[in-house]
Amino acid sequence: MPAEAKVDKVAKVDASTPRSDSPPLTERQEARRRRILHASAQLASRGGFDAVQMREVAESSQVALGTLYRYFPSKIHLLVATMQDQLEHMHGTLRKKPPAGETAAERVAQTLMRAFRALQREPHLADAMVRALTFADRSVSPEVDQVSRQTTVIILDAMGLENPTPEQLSAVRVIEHTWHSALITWLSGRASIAQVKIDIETVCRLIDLTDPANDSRV
Amino acid sequence: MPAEAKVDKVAKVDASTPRSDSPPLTERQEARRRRILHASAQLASRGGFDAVQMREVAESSQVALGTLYRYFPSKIHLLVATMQDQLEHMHGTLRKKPPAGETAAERVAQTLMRAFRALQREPHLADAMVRALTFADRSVSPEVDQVSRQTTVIILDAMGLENPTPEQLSAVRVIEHTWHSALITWLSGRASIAQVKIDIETVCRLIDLTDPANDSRV
DNA sequence: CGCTAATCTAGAACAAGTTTCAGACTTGAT
DNA sequence: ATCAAGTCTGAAACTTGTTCTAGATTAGCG
Repeated sequence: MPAEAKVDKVAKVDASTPRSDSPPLTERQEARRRRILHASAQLASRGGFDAVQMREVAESSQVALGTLYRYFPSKIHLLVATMQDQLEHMHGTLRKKPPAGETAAERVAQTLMRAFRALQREPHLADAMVRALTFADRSVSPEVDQVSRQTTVIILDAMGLENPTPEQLSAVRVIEHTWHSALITWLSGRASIAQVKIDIETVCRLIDLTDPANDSRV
Repeated sequence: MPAEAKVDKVAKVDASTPRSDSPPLTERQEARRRRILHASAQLASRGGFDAVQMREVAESSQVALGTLYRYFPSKIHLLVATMQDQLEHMHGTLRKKPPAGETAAERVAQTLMRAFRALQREPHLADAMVRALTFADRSVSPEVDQVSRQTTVIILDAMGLENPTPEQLSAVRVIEHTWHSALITWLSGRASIAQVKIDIETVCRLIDLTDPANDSRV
């Protein structure tokens, strides 16, 4: 007994973000996908990684378990997709108020701290997403990579660079490493918020170090 | 039908490393613990995180499942303990041939690359240990922290410092973050060995930046 | 030695992620 | 409007981490 049984004429509609390649989704499919992601985020916000139980997600989003698995082949895939989703929001939000620091390093640090504060508002959700991200194995690489690219864009945005040098890209990579790992230590209660702040500010100094403008190499 | 049924007179023997506090272990308990860790590492070496199945570990180490859980309250605890174990070896090995670089940054990078090469020899084992480490939740914090401290010691060793400044400690923290995260990207196939090398070298530049000797701040 | 508490064992039971399957529903094309 | 192919559903089954239990075994002590 299908819970939904109405029209769906045109099909092939694709909402905002064209989910990479793969066959485009029907309106109702897009809606299902959205319901699932919403349920996922909601459950995650409550109890973090463990609270996102596939059966519950399926139920909350009014979808059969098998269908859930057709959309997201594993819990990790689901949570990483949830992260992609949240990252888009975040990027939009961050864009609105560009960071005001003098140097690129300051602006990046400021941006990351802003993102960090957003995560602090939903620590459980952050837990679920970050744990999924670092636990992901090779089968999730494309999706994780996408998240990584998105993060890179955010950081480069904050730096305000058109065409960064390879050195600067390396610095950005290291910043991302630090960002992820620092989040984990915070989430697992091994580092304070203050400590995370220090770590971020510390690593951001690398940016100045690689800025062609002030070439004061060591 | 107990597989072991021999003597164990004296008890209270504690082998090499006094496992923190907690009641000291009997000889046979110490032996069990060792068998378990050995089985864990062995299974991990084969198939990584997934191949370390609690039932298999129990069987391989000739211990009942319940006993395994008494020694290590979860799979994550077990793998983190396995990592502690391996880290000790590693530290011992690294100690023998101190790095030869000119600057502290070079020495640290060299040491980490040496450790990295060791991990490359047992990529599956590395996978199991690193995934466990980053997936660990609050209940494993003490153990994870211990691993972190041990890593810090190794890095400070490589730097050759007696009393590092707070700034230098921050740099070391960031280096550890980068080290862990870079390992993860490598393990999940999202970064090449060369890329990891670059990231490590990049982050190690932070050390020079915080070296009171050459005070060429930006 | 003989006793009591702690530990260990085998095995069942439970929980949550994942897979599978038969049958109903949709879709896209004719 | 109709049909083949692809989707979705509900439910059961399977896997592996974790917990629980009753009954042996072992450790430490008087």
